[in-house]
Amino acid sequence: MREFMSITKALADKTRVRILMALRGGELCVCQVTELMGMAPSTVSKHLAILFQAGLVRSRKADRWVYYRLPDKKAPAPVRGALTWASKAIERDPQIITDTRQIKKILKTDLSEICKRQCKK
Amino acid sequence: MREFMSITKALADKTRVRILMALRGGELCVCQVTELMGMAPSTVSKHLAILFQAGLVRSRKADRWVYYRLPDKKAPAPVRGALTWASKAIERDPQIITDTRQIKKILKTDLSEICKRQCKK
DNA sequence: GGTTCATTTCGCTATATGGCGAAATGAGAA
DNA sequence: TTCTCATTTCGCCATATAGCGAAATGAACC
Repeated sequence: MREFMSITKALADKTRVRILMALRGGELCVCQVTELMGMAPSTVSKHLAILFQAGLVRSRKADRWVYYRLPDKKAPAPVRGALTWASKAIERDPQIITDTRQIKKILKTDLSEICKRQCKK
Repeated sequence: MREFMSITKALADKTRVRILMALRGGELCVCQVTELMGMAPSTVSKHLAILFQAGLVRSRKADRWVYYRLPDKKAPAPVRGALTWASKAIERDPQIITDTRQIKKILKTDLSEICKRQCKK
């Protein structure tokens, strides 16, 4: 029950849902997510921590950046179920579509340039 | 997105999840849910209203009681998806199992007797 | 029409949560 | 080792939410 509630609480915030959907396109580092959300890095980091604790994302450190990604097929059934359900339910949402397009732009931009812009905040 | 978030927010509370699971056994009136949860009728009513607004339950009025039940197959896909996901994820939870057993006892008890006990609060 | 009573709404308090900026962290670069 | 800098943690504020009891609602019964 505790684990299940950590998932539902993690999903009960618009920003976190947007982050999960953005990660469908592949892993992103914190400053890339920050750029997409238009929020302070500390806020984004907190949201990612909540998603992580719920098991909805995984992370890896490379160079100076921390990358977050969706879990693989081996993730617990409740986690996989949540992600597939959420994805089907809102993949056609205007906000999600806009985010997806925006992510493509961000991925074309040099990473250190994005971090320079975001991490000063 | 708005509808989806109303579902996730509705699921982000332990009491509401327990109510949904309890309704898998069939419709229940407010005072029966109140008896199960051990909460004030006003609190239970509020939770049911939140579930209702999210489309996760339906209601019908009969005699002096209001019955709540899970929606049928015609419900929107996000709603059905949420219910099946949640059910599979926590149906084996000790709390849910206990609730299910308790509901059977409650259903054997005379309804007006339960209401007399609960609605005085 | 008035009464009864299950349910809902209202007003309130306590707690939880999202947001930011500043400071701390800690791994890689120099 | 010392410096740099992406990320995280901390402290704070504003808002949201769960809980209760009291009052309002409104349909059924007399």
